[in-house]
Amino acid sequence: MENENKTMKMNRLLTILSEGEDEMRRLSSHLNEQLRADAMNVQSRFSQAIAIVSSMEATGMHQMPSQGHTAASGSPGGSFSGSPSEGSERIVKKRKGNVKRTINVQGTVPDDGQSDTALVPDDGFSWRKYGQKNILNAKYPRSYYRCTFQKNQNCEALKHVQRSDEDPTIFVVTYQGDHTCTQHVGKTQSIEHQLLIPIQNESDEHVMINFNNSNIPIGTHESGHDDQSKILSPSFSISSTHAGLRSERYNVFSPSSTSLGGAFSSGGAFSSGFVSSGASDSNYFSVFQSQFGADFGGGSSFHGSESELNDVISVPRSSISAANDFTVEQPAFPFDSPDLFK
DNA sequence: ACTATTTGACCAAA
DNA sequence: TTTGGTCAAATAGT
Repeated sequence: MENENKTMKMNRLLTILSEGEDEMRRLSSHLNEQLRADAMNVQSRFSQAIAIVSSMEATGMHQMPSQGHTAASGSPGGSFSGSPSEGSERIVKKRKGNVKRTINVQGTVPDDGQSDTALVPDDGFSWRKYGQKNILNAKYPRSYYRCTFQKNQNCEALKHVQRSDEDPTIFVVTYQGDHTCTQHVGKTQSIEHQLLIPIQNESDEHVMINFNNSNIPIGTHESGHDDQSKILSPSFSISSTHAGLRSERYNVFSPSSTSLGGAFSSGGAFSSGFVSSGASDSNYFSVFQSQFGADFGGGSSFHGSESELNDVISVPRSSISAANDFTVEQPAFPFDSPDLFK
């Protein structure tokens, strides 16, 4: 129907944008520092566009009930299923569409043994830790965070971070709920939305897809410092989920920036997570498309929200290194006044 | 003073 | 009962 057609257009659009984004990245690796910044800026724009389009897809897919909430400042597309928040007590069975998104991020090398999860690259939001738990069979504890503005703005976003057992440089970050707060009300924002690209799932246990053939141009060896020593393996792995949860798998391409780039959600961002990366684009796109085709085209573009479905997304963002490289100037952003609202 | 983190206790779901 | 998730008092940091 029209829906299908729309999907296809979306898909096409995404492909184009992705190509643009990718091309820009490739280009930027051949430019001098000055121009590269600009190129990456453009690239970031692509990423943002991609994010927006994808979030549209994602939103439509999940059919989130846009239940009015406490006068959420008009956040774009913020269609978070408001939780009843009945009684401020705890309880609150989160039984409704309890969507979880998981991504793997590559933290800055752990060096010493057991450091916290402080090594995890910043995702652009401010979080407050509220708990830590040892998980069965896991070497490292899991840390729980909630949005700093939960109090102020009833923002219900949560996340927890857990270090991977095998590869301690990988952190598995699971997000739950969307931000309804007004963080980053700056210009180039776009964060907020992560791309949800459904991935066919069949088997139950670990699904791990690895793209290692990527000789990503990212690392722009220039100011060549030993910082790079940690760039290693820009792998693209999709993994996840423990038993029990029959979960759908998604790919997430978070356009959000990382620590260094910081506020500069465009500059140093490098569309983290948006792997693609030169050589492997063929891989990337094929996955990309087949996913969409499989899931949306099938007409049953309607899973979700009906019960405790968990969406598990993963994608390592391995591009941190890029930021490392040239992001020297840390732009300070003005929009950092949380007092704007009381 | 304030806010953030740590950490054992508590609770609900499995 | 066990386990994952959250609370909240104590503690640390500003």
